[in-house]
Amino acid sequence: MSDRVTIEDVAALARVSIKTVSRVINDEPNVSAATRDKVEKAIGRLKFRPSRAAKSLASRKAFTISLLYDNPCAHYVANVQTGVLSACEKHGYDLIVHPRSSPGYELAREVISLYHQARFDGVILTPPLCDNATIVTALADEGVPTTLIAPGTAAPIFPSVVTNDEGSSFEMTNHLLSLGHRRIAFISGHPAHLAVQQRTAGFLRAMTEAGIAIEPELIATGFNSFTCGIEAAEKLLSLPNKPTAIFAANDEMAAGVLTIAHDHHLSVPRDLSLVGFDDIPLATQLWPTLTTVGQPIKEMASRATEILMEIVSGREPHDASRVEKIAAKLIHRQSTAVPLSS
Amino acid sequence: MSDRVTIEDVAALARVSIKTVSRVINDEPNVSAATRDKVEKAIGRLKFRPSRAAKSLASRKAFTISLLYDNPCAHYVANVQTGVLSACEKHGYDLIVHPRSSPGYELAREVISLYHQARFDGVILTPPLCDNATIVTALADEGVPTTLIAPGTAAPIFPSVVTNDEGSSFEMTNHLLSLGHRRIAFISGHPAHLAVQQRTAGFLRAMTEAGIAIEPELIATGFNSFTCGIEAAEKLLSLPNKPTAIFAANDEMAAGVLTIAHDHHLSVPRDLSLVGFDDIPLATQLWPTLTTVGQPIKEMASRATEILMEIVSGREPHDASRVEKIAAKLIHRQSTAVPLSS
DNA sequence: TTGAAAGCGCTAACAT
DNA sequence: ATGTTAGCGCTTTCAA
Repeated sequence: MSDRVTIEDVAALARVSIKTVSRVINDEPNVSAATRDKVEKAIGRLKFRPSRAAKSLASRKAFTISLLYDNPCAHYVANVQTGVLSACEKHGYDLIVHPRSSPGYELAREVISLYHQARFDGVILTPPLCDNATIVTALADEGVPTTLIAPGTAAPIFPSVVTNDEGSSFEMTNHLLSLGHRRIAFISGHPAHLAVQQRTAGFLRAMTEAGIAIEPELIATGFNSFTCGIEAAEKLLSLPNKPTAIFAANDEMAAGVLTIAHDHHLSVPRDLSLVGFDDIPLATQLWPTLTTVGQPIKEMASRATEILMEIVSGREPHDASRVEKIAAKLIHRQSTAVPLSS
Repeated sequence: MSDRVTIEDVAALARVSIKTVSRVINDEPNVSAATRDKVEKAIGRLKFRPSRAAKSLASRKAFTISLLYDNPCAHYVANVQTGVLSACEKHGYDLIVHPRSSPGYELAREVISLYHQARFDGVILTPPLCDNATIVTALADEGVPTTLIAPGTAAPIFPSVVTNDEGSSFEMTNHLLSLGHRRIAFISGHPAHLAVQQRTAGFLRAMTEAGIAIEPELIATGFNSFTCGIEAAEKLLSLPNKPTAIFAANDEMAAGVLTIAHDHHLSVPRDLSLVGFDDIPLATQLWPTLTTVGQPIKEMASRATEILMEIVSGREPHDASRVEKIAAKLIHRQSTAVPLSS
């Protein structure tokens, strides 16, 4: 690059001090309109762009946040990134990404080392890392500003943004009940994703409140993968008394169920209603398209980012107990209908 | 954070000058083993981590690169990010991500502005942005160090890493021919993805070399999406003289074909062989699993990153004509078999 | 092989 | 409302 235009060049051209230029570029008060105008003209004429490194060094802030994740689902990560970035860009922050699959203690060391190099000001954690005690406590001990997206625990030690997994699962179950289903099977999700576990809780609560006894044979355990959906469906659809509806704790498992339903010559939704959770792109690519719960991932991510920036910029007192909730919503598609027998 | 440990603290403890400490942390020559050892001990004792901002300001490098993309496929992006990051981490670089959907000229302005703030040292471009003339020439004009992943043009103006789309498409077609297929349909991909277009070229060459006349009714045009696969398959499988094999230019379209094949009560691979291209996760989630071409995306991304870092660190003279090729490979799964009629 | 001094380009703290 | 002065914590340059 050609020789850098500095704040001094601008100050000289505008015939003001560098401090005044600094005030203008940072939108600080106490600058007269006339002066501000002069300075802005000079900036435009010289195409001045303040150096990020100099600003960081002087202000002891990186203006960068780290997104730390260990999530195999590309779609989820992409949505989180989009949400985080939209907030970052609004405030002139950069995002650096840290996908990590190292064991907890090592991951913690790595991240904390980067933090002490001042390569970022704070961290955003997504599931399942935000439920990893080793990492979370290590960050807390080192005083690394952190916010959590969708932690499973009700009382996280960092500010968090969650959705109502339990509540929307409850709603979805009620929807199936309202269609007339009584034998509803549930495929639960990965035990390490606490938020996913709450979906099971919502299902059970709805069934209980409807006065329907939970039959253990209708509850299958999955681990979030397509293959788990296949295995669970094989079992559920081979039952002498088959369910009329299956609720999978995520869409990927629901897709597995659909494959097996085809294989058993069951038409969805005529012979079997099927619902998932997450609204991944696959949900609209299946045939029939999948009724599911849409998670506000982008919104959650951008809120978590806003909160983090408030904390690192000192605008807001760090309130560990702060938990914001953003509602998920049911998305009705083709895979649900009234049961044949009813 | 507690008061920062600086290079001066280390120098004082080790009883050397700060320049010597600097030499040690940057692995520079001309430090005696004894001195190096002393310094390293002091660094360890104080847990010194050099400040990235100070280093950047003094050396006029950001030690950060930008990944610029506008690709709707989360899986592709995730693989690219993984590859880029593996190279970044090896060299202590950070990665900032810039997904962008703005029009070309605006995108170019944004990126160049960030570059002039020294927020990164160089850019990596992925398809389809690497084929966007507005952006590519703007970066070239501003002298922004850039490398390209999988550009479609044969003579890109930046160093590039490509795979052999034409060649592996040729190979895959030959594989179908060797199974005995003669009526092979092809669903071409998005015209804006030049690399994808070369897959069509490979198919045509293989057919021609096999002495089989290309029947226009067997060539469908798609735009890479699942829906396009559905539409193309509807047409191809309604033909009076149906193809015995379909080669889709990407896996998503192949998945669409599979849906329609089921719908037409055609068993794959018994009644129809089906192959895709890309090896996306979906390829193993379909039933039957999909024979396809595996793209070395991660490797391409990490090579592109290595080349970029060589350029920005001045280790390597910038050679615009440099094009590295990494081979893709056929992945044989369940969706291919010898044709019934043969 | 080692060190001293002079920046890098900003912001912070304190005048005025 | 505006300016002055000191750094921020490194690397670079040049000297020893």
